[in-house]
Amino acid sequence: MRRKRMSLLTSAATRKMPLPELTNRLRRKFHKVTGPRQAILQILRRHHGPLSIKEIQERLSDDDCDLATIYRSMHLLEEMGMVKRFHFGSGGARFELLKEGDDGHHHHLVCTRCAGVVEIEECLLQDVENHLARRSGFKGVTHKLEFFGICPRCQ
Amino acid sequence: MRRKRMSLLTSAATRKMPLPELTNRLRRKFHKVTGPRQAILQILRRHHGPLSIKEIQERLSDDDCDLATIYRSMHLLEEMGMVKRFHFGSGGARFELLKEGDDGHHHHLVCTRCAGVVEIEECLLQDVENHLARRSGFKGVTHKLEFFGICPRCQ
DNA sequence: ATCGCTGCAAAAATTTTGCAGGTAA
DNA sequence: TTACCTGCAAAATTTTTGCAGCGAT
Repeated sequence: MRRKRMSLLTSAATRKMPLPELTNRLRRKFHKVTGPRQAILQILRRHHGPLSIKEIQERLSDDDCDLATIYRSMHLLEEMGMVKRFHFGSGGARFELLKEGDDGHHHHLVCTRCAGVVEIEECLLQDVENHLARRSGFKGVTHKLEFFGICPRCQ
Repeated sequence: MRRKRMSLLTSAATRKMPLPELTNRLRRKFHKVTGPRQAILQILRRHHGPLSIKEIQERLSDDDCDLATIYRSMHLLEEMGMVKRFHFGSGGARFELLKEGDDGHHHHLVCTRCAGVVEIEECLLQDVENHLARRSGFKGVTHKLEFFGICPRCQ
């Protein structure tokens, strides 16, 4: 997963998991497959890149579910390891579906105009983490890295 | 500033600017040097690492100034380029004093237990930015990078 | 003396929680 | 049937704003 040659990842590779695969993950952990949860998973599944709570709400057909339910669902999905929470500077958290077994460690190139996202597959910072840990005495060093810029369409 | 050999920066190198130097920067731009602003600058000046709004408030002697004034001051100082705003995942923004002329581009190694911070002077990602820009067509590519771990004292 | 700054209070924005009723399994 | 889930409303957070009066220059 790490130490790869630089490459950008297309959306198809990580998204478009079938819905039943997702709901089965719920069932396996004895959570219920309800309307709101299916609707939210559909939205995450179909969208490329992390979505904010508001963006999810806007995409739900007129009040498929309550805002509180979205928050509760995102907490559940995060705790189950089905989504990963990101923070792109200011604004609330954003959530992105994770494939089963994926720890979600990857980075984004985010357009500061339209919030469009390109995913970056590889992570080059393993060596840097090790070096930092050695030099600073910290244990369990991890990192968060996001790139920002203006995408071709917005230029 | 960039492309340096890896090194950790001690606090002394970036903080401890004399207070008059800071207030003069306000005066030069025709802002007033008031009690709250001096108190806030003192706190930022004396503390190593970015502080949250709440941490600033706690350090102010019993209601040296109103919470709204802290928010307004941080906006002003940020707009003037005197502080830089950071986001370490969840929780509110954090602010760190900047030397005159410093664009504030640097990273941190943050202890997830005590929130202690080690600054990381160099930035290794210039090449990565260039590569990403070329490959993705994005312009003006920048990045945010923070490291997390458990510091020696908290282990 | 002037205009900017401040405290206070209210509002706005975001996230969490309690509770009674509904629903998946 | 039963435990979990949901909507609704209220509360808790965090940040912003309006306004009248004070204070740095």
